[in-house]
Amino acid sequence: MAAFDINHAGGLAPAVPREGAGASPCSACSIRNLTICAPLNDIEQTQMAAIVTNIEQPPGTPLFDEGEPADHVFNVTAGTIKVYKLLPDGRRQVTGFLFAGDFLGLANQDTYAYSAEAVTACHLCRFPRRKLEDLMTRFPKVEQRLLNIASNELAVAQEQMLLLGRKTAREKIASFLLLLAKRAQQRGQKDDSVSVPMSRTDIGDYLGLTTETVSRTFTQLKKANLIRLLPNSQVELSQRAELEDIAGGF
Amino acid sequence: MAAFDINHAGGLAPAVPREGAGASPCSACSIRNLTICAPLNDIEQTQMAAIVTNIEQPPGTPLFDEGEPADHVFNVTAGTIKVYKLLPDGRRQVTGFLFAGDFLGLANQDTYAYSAEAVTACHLCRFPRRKLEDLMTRFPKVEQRLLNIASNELAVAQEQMLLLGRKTAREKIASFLLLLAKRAQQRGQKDDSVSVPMSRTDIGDYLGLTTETVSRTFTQLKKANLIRLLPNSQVELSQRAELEDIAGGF
DNA sequence: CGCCCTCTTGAAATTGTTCAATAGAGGTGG
DNA sequence: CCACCTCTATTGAACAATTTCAAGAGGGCG
Repeated sequence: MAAFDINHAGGLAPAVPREGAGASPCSACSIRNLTICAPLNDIEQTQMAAIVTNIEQPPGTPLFDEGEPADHVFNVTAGTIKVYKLLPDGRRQVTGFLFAGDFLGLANQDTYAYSAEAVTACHLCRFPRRKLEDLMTRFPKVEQRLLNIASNELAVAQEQMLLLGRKTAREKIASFLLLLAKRAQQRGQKDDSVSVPMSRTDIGDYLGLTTETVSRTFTQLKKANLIRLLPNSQVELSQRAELEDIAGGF
Repeated sequence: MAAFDINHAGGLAPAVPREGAGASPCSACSIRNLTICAPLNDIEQTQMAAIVTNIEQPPGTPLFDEGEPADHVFNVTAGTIKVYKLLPDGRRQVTGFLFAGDFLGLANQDTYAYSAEAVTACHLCRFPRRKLEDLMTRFPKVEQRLLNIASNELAVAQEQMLLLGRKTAREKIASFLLLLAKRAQQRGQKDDSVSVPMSRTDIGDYLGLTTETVSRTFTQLKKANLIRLLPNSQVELSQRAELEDIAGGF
C-alpha cells in the first residue's frame, strides 16, 4: 500500500544473518521509520524481530477487548484499526483510528483500557508485552521512542477533546477529513483524495455524532462544493483551504 | 494539606548533604511518592533538587500559553491548575485539572500544546526541560516513571473522550464530581465532601457544556438529593452509589 | 438478479444553548 | 461592622442544533 522506504540503503549495513523460516522481514518493512523500531540498528532490529509475530486481522474482527489482560502490544503495518470504549448501555466512543506505522496497546494497568477492532484487513506486528519491556531496559532508545509516541498521542487526544467538547458537526467533519488527509500524507500517500474506509457509524462514534448527522453533514459539504464523494470510499477535498478554515486550525 | 508520607523511613538512608540557602526541601515533600521523583533515592533526589525551582502561582495567573517555547516542565505541589486549548474564535476546552502530585508540561514538540493557568493559589516545582532530559538519561527510572505517567494520562484522556462524546449533561456532572472525589482521595483527603474550587465556566469548558447547563444540572442533582452544595465550594456527595450509577462506570 | 446492509433523507422531538434578568457571595472601603 | 459593589451563579423563556424515529435509495456480494 505505502511506498517502500528503505531508510538505511547506504553501503555500510552490516551483514545481518537472516533466519531460515520466518526470517526477519523487518529490514524490508516499509513503515519501519515511522514506528517503535525506528531508532534501532540492524543488529538490535534482529533482536526485536525475534520476539515479534506477524498477524493478520480480517475486517470486523476484534484484536482485544477492554478489560482483557494486556499481554501484547501491536504495531500496525497495513490496514485500519479502530479503538473504542463502551458505556454500560452500549453507547460507544471511538477514541482513535490507527494506520500503518501506528503503535497500540500501551497500558500501565495489566488490562487493556479500551477495545480494538480491525476496520479493514490488517497486518500487525505483535509483541509480548513482557518481552518488549525486557527489551526496553536493554535498549533505552526504544523506551524513549515510546515516551515520544505517548506524548504525541496525548497531544492528539487533547486536540480530540477540543473537537468533541467545542466543535459543531460541520467543524468536526471538516477536522476529521483533514486529519485523515494528514495521516495519509505522513504515510506517503497522495492527499488530494482521502480514503475513508470506516462506516458512518464509526465516524459518528469517533466525532460524538449520530450516523445521520455524519451523513447529512457530508451531504452539506458536498453541496457546498468543499468535498466530492467518489467511489471506493474516497473523498476528494476540493477546497482544502476552505475546509481548514471551517475546521478551526487543525 | 495532605498527610506526610515519608516512604523511605528505614534506618539506611545515607547522610545527604543539605545545601545552605535553598536546601532541598524534597525530602520533606508530602507528595513525593505521587510524582516523578518517586523512584529516586535520597542521593538521586538531591541531584534532582539541584535543577528545581520552587515557584508560586497566584490564582488566575497563566503558567504558560499554547505555542510558547516549552522550556520547563512542572510538578504541582499544592493548589489546582487548569490546562486548556482554544479555538481561533475563543471557544475553550479545558483538557484537565491538575492537583498536588500531578506532572505537567510533557511535550515532544518544542512548544507547549496547551495553555496552563492557576485556578487557586499554587505551588509548583519547575524543571528546565533540557536539564530534566539530561537527568533522565542518567536515571532511566525517571524516564520509566514519565512513561508511566504518560500512559496514565492517556487512559484518563480516553475516558474523557467517552464523556465528551457520549455522555449527557447529568452523566457528565456526576462523572466530574466522582473524578474530583477520587483524585482527592488519592491525595489522602476525605471523600465525603469534595472541594470544587473551579468556576462553573471552567467546569463547563471541561465537560463541553455551558455555565448555565452546569448550574442547572447541579440544581437538578441537589433537588434529587444526590448532592448538597455547601459553603466554600464544597460539595457533599450524599448518594455516592447513585451518582456512580448515573456516571456510567467511572 | 436480487437480497442485505449501509447510507441518505425527511419530519418530529429533545437536549442543551442562547439571551436576558435576578439572586447571591465575597471583598472593599467608609 | 455594615453597606455597597462587582463578579459569579442561578433561574427563566425562546431558540437552535443535533438526535430520534421512520422510510426509502443505493451499492456490493452471493
